[in-house]
Amino acid sequence: MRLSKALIPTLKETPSEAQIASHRLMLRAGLIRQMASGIYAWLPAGLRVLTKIADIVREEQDRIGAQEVLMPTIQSADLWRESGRYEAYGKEMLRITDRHDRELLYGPTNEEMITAIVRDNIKSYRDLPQMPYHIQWKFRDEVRPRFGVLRGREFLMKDGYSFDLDFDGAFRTYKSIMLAYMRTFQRIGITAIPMRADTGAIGGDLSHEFHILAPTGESGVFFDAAFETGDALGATDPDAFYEQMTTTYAATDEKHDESAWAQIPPERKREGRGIEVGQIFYFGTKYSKAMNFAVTGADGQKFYPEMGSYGIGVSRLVGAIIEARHDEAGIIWPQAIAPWRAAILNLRQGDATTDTLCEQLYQALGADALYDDREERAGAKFAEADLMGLPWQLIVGPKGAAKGMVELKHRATGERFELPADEALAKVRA
RNA sequence: CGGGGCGUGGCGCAGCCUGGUAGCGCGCUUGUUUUGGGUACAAGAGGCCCCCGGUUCGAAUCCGGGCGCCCCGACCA
Repeated sequence: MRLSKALIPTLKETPSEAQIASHRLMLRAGLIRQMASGIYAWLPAGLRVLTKIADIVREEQDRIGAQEVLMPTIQSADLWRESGRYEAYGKEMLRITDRHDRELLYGPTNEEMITAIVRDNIKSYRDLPQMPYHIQWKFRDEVRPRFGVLRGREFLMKDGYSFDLDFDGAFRTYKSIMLAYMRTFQRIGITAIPMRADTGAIGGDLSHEFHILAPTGESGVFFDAAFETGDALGATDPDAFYEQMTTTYAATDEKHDESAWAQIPPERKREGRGIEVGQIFYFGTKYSKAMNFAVTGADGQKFYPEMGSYGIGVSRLVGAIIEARHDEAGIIWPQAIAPWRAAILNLRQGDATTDTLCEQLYQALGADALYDDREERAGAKFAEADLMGLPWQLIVGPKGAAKGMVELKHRATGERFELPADEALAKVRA
């Protein structure tokens, strides 16, 4: 992308509505614009991040055999009357009426809908288990939206649902989801910790929240240092992984157990703050019973499938990652989800030597590069590159360019290398 | 939902108390300058002062109502 042509409206000053770092930086770096309280438009750079996160989420869901579907944002109130939640959900549910006065709602979640779909189409135990998921916009009419995308009303969420024959199957599914989630967060490039959680409004017996560590997180977290070095990508057995995750100490402040904490060797104790970016639930037959979803078993008897649901806040993750990874100058994107891998800074736009070298670099990197080809001062380009936080900056000035040299800056560490152009390219691509 | 605050050019703000027809910084346009960390100078463009109503000779300013947005708390993926 050529910055001179891109819709990436960066801001030198912080709009007054933004208080916390991620919100400020998302606005300043031109990722989003607010359209109404808690409702945001995603601009090209922001959308690229959102898409990259969704892609990783999708790959890890597919890996464990989940199947992607896409359910609508608008749902019928009747569906929710079946489970009894239409009345129970309260004002957070945005209720709307169509021209025929039919009651509709903008879905805050999809348990009812997916249960109806599976119920209407799955009749035999032979067709279980099923694990559909989708990545779709949701709406919860929060009393008080805040923190930008971290607590918006409209948000992008991956929500998955599982239907198993029995508890053992459901528990196995639950464990494989936990592993998939930890793999997902690790691939994104952040440290996430699963914590035992309350089941809240959704109801059920077994639930974990996933918190990523960020100094500005809304809840205090206590955990064993083992989580800092855990390797979900290397784990192969969901049972063993689950065992390890749930026996290593981790708790949010409201669940913190001082006596258990006292057992942890001091050098392994870690305290910090966390932002919840996902939650998983096992809730048994709550919805299958309420919505009369029964299938015929091998013995010819009807039974209710065992269910669970599993969410990842995709749009919230964007904000959460920035909370975890930024400095005074701007965002520091993890490589896997950075909108572009590298920025090319042409320090003297219009100079034949720098123009030529920059064009070569841009051609070589293609879609992975954001080329700052604007007529701007070097200082402005540096400042904006740091703000936007791409992992690498290829800095091309007239002196270096004459010798085929560029300066490669690593955003996360601030390291700079004077390198021949092809070596710099190799490093960026590595 | 309780409490507080704000709404003036694209962004950040002053002006409002003590009514007299709108200003500053940044950004934008043009030119010169500068050329490796948001350069300097000059000349420009750009405003239904959130909306509606009232008071007044006159309202950004005072009064009433409405809308929007933010912050703290309770609540939440």
